[in-house]
Amino acid sequence: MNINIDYQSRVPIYEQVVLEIEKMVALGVLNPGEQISSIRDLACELGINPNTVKKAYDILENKNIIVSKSTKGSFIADDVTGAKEAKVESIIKEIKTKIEELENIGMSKEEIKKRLKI
Amino acid sequence: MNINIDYQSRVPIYEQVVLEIEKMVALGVLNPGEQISSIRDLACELGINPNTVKKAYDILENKNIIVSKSTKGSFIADDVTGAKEAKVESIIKEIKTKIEELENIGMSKEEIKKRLKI
DNA sequence: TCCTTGTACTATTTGTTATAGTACAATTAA
DNA sequence: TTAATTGTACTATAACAAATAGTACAAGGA
Repeated sequence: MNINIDYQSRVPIYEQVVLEIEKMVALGVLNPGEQISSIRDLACELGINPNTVKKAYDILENKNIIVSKSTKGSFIADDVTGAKEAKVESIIKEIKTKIEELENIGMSKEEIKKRLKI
Repeated sequence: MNINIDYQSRVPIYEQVVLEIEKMVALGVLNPGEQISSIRDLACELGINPNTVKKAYDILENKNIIVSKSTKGSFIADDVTGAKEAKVESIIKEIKTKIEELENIGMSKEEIKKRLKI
């Protein structure tokens, strides 16, 4: 399932799994209803413990991004538009916070745009 | 020394101290040559262990942001322009990364600017 | 029947963060 | 001189989250 994990990162593995799957949903790599790797398979693929994947899947299920069906497998939820917009919203908010930081240090909006090349 | 620590944050206390002092230097609240709180004083003020403050100060000294003089105290370095620019650079880089994420999801630069109101 | 699925536990290990405590040498102030 | 303060340098321990290890169960599918 092409998930990239940075084992040196301070971000916990289970959270990286969440973020990667969220990204694939936002990108349209994973689509509503689609079955994703089983907990055991993904754990094997990433070389990590099944419990760690389970933790990530639990979080994704709580966010209504995936649905887990006992004895069947795990699937992307039927409606992920809410999750997509929430992701965009959270990134926008993070950027705004950082722009404010730059302004506090004394950079103008024009300077910032110039440095960002946008 | 008006440092704000979030004890619930996942960011370690010692790192929050580093970030706060870096910010005050960038903002011009703390200026070159100026003496800052002693390790013991700041620890007391924040209600944390002196070893934790010492760790933060060690990192700041490594970054050439402060200078510690045995038996005298700790001071803002004489030249912090490099540190200031490094901070701006790192924030710019973080923003760029997040903008790329939004573009990957399918947002245009115009849409992004609109959402950011810049 | 056998394999796979998600689920649900407990116990243990590991690594980082933070605290506790002590000690030393050098400077400063009383 | 004396007492207090400074950064420095240790060791030991506590606390916590992350991750692993291992086991077991019930249900669906081939």
